[in-house]
Amino acid sequence: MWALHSPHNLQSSSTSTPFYFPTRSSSRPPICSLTLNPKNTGTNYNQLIQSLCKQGSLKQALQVLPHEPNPTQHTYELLILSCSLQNSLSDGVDVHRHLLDAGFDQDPFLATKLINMYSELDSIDDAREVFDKTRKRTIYVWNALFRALTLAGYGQEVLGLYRRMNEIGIPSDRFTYTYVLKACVASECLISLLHMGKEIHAHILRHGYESHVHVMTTMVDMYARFGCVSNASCVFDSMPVRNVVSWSAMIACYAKNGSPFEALELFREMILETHDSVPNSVTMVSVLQACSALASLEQGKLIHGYILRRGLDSILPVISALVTMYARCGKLELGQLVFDRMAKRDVVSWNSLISSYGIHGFGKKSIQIFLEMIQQGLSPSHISFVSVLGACSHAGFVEEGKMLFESMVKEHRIYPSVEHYACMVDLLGRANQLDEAAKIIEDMRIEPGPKVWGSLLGSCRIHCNVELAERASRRLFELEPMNAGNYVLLTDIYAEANMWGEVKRVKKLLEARGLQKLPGRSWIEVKRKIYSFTSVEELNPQIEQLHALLLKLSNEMKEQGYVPQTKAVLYDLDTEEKERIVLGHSEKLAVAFGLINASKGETIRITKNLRLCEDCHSVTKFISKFANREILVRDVNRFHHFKDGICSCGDYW
DNA sequence: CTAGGGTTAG
Repeated sequence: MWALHSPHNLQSSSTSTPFYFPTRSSSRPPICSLTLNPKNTGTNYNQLIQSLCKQGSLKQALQVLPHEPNPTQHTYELLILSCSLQNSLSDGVDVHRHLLDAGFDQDPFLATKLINMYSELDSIDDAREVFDKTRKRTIYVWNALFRALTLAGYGQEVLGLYRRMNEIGIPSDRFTYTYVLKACVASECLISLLHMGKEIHAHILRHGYESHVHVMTTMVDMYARFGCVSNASCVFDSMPVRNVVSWSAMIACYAKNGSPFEALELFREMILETHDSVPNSVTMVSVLQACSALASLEQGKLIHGYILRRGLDSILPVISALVTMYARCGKLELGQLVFDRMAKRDVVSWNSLISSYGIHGFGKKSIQIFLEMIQQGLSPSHISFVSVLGACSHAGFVEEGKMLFESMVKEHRIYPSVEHYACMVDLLGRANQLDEAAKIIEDMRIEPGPKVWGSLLGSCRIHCNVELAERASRRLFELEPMNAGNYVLLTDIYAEANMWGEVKRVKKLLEARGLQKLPGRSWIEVKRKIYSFTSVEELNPQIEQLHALLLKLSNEMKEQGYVPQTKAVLYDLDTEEKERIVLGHSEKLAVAFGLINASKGETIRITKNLRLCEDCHSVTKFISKFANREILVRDVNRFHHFKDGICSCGDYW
């Protein structure tokens, strides 16, 4: 068992001042005592205060402040900025009070600065109050509040104020537009604000901002975050002026919304067709994500080469994305190698490695790296926990997962969010402790939300628990009625329980909402080319050959006791028909294609857009032995490494 | 006072 306490935390609690903190007051000469002379009544202290602020000596500046009878606007401005930089809310409140007494309470310039300061010091109520009390609101004051509220996640409030602003007749400027566009996606509420985004889109065009790069790039990003890929690309195409940021935003949009091919294509276009927009590290991170999504090792290596040539290989986010890319393309060792060569690492780089081992099913290694990170003196982030708990889940480490979950609050003062609860529900649910998983949800101190219920429903499918699945899906249909996956999971469960009437009912519900099941698809990369398979398309010229090979293999397997598992078929058909359907699954076609076309001894690498079905799993195990081939399959959740008739997941997935 | 990015769960 691993020790889950953190030596780092013990250390930092024993010393009151962290050693890395610069000791500003003691190392600087006491300027103030030299210059400050209370008897000298005619002195103008404004300049002294200002220079102290610029040096970062806020405390001393505050000591001088009472001696200045007429502080100027500029003096207050620097004091306010200094409070932000020093991260001191109490000093900020002092300065604020002082400025009110000095008669600057209606100064819109200082109001803007104060709002920015409170926003940076996470005191949004104070920011709001400044706004409310300022009668003469310039566009700067409005924008400052919009910015503050957007950063704090109060997008809806911004949009309400924006409406009011329009009613009063205050014209927006380019800054206003970027903030309100961001506000549409910076909202915690469950209802989509896409319609507002579209409305603002219209305002922007009406007011002639269609060639403003910042505004239009924000718009691309807004649509991207709503998953509206075609809207985003329309906006992008319409932009008369583009720069690196615009290109990066569009590439990121494709990479994050299931269009990795388009992302790579746009990257190619960027390199070939533009002169002033040269890809930078941010661009490359998204391009690497696209390679990860495609599981295209060859593409990934080419991009890695480009990164090296462009000298972007020492930038932390790029390296972390590289680690992830290699791991997700099935080359965990290369990911580890990239990590080992890093000169400097941060939490994110460690998280990349933790999750990499997790998706490959190496739970123990993942926990080990997690602990090593802590030992090196880094504090785990909430994502570290999502990653390591996910790793426990894949490996079936229930006890370890529980301990880590408990250590979150106890040792690291990180309060579990929905993501962590979703991991725990998944961990317990998969391990067939469904009641305990349900209990976790009941005991949650925050609103469960779709991720948590989704985890429960997923586990219910694995263990075919109709009752609990009905409970979970009832909530899910309310929370995210347009997510087809939930309906499909429920029909799967009903089908397995032979409740065909119910299967029909849920399918109708799915159709009534205009949704459809995501068709299963598998990809394989052979000699730098990617081939895609579904069970219905017959585009591949070798398709007959593939079906024949699978039939032959299936018969040989049957002789050795294989019984096709047809649970995944959602139609009430006879056994023979079901067997035929299962044998045509896209993954088997891809495996067969690999057997025929990949060079001898080469590992067959397949990527799938869904979870592996049980029959494909057992057939692939058999083939790995029969054909003496290593087969690596990445399904939506994790890797399966088939070798000599066994799978790295230990049949637990 | 403006825009894009790293690690995650089913």
